[in-house]
Amino acid sequence: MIKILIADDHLIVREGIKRIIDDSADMNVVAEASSGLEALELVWKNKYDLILLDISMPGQNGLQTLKEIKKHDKNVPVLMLSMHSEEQYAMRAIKAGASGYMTKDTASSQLVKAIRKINDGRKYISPEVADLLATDLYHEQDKELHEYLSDREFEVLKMIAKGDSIKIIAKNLSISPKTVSTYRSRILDKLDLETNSDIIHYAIDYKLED
Amino acid sequence: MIKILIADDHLIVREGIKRIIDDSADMNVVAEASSGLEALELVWKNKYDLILLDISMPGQNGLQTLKEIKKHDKNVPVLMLSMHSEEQYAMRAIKAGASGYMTKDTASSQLVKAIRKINDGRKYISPEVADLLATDLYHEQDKELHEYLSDREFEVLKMIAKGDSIKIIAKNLSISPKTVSTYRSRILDKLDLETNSDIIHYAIDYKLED
DNA sequence: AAATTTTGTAGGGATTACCCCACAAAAAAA
DNA sequence: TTTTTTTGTGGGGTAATCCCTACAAAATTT
Repeated sequence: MIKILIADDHLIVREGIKRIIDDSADMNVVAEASSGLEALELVWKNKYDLILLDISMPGQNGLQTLKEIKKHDKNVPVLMLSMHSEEQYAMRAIKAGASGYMTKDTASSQLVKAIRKINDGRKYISPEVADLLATDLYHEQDKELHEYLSDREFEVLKMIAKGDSIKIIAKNLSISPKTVSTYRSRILDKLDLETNSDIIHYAIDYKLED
Repeated sequence: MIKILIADDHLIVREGIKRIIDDSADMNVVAEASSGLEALELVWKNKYDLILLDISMPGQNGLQTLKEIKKHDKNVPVLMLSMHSEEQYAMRAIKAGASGYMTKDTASSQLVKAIRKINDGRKYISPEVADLLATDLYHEQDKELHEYLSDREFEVLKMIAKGDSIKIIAKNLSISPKTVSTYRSRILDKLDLETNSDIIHYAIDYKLED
């Protein structure tokens, strides 16, 4: 019996996934978390065979949570879930040690298959993500500038592009506005830009918005 | 003999147009101005049969200059010239009393024809501009939000969209940053937006950039 | 012609954002 | 495994921006 922890901020999503999983005789959702922190606490206290982690959660986001989890136990398999096929995030998740990455519009049969595969110690890489990985490795030379951004910087980039103020971003990430400013500076630096307007145009050009 | 004043900040452009005009026996360039203010001063002192006015000049822009000229003498015919066929400006120029509007890539024969026609007290409206006028009148009801912006506001909108800071804009328009801020507020208000990012996206969506 | 709204302009004061600097933990390179 | 670079974090001080208010001139409406 594969014991699974689901972490997703939307109750309905959790419910849905739980049903899909519990319908399979060989697996069970034994715990749920509605935030990254909650998930972390659970992982600290208990042991799970597999963790289903939503990549976009408010506050402590999925990627960060993934890293924390891996820091605590680098062997738990983690399957990342996301709303859309955000290529950027898929790559980052895999690099941070996720065992798989799938979008929420995948068929439920795929989900259970992925879980079994991952539970066997293997990775579940969808054709699309496989493609990304291959392309990434092959093109390790000519990367786009924004691929050199750190996860945090990338996050801030998207928020600035969305029009969020430094203050708002700080609040959403629960860090100081000063820190956000620093990230902004680094983004400007790495992307060779000068103004927020440039950032917005960059994001539009490279389709970096959600 | 039609006595013409040319106002354009680019010497070469002035030279070129001057030649085209002077090649026609019935017209002559009798004065040149390299800025809006200079043009104004000339108009105050002397009398011309027709004024060729470039719409985009630094500082005192063409539209503003046009208005000033019309304030001094509402009968001088003014033919506006522009680099691109900026629909927005064409409309505004005509409404401000210009006798015609043409882009700089029009054939020289068209230019002299336009001048003759305008000198006869008529208007020179190219098919494209005619189209704009008609459409504008017909759709007087469902105007786009940005068409309610004042000229100044529209100018500031474009500069913000371009990424210019309040300070830079103020310097370019030779007004106080406070004033620019006011315009910005009014733009936000009229377009029902909230951030500069929104403005940029709006400008992109409605192709308001140069 | 009188009343009202829009436009161009800016000051005051509070709030934000920006830039330079710092520093420890983590990651990468040597 | 040292050494170096990157990353996540934020303080201090200054400069820029924002919001509210104001006001005369111009344009519009009544």
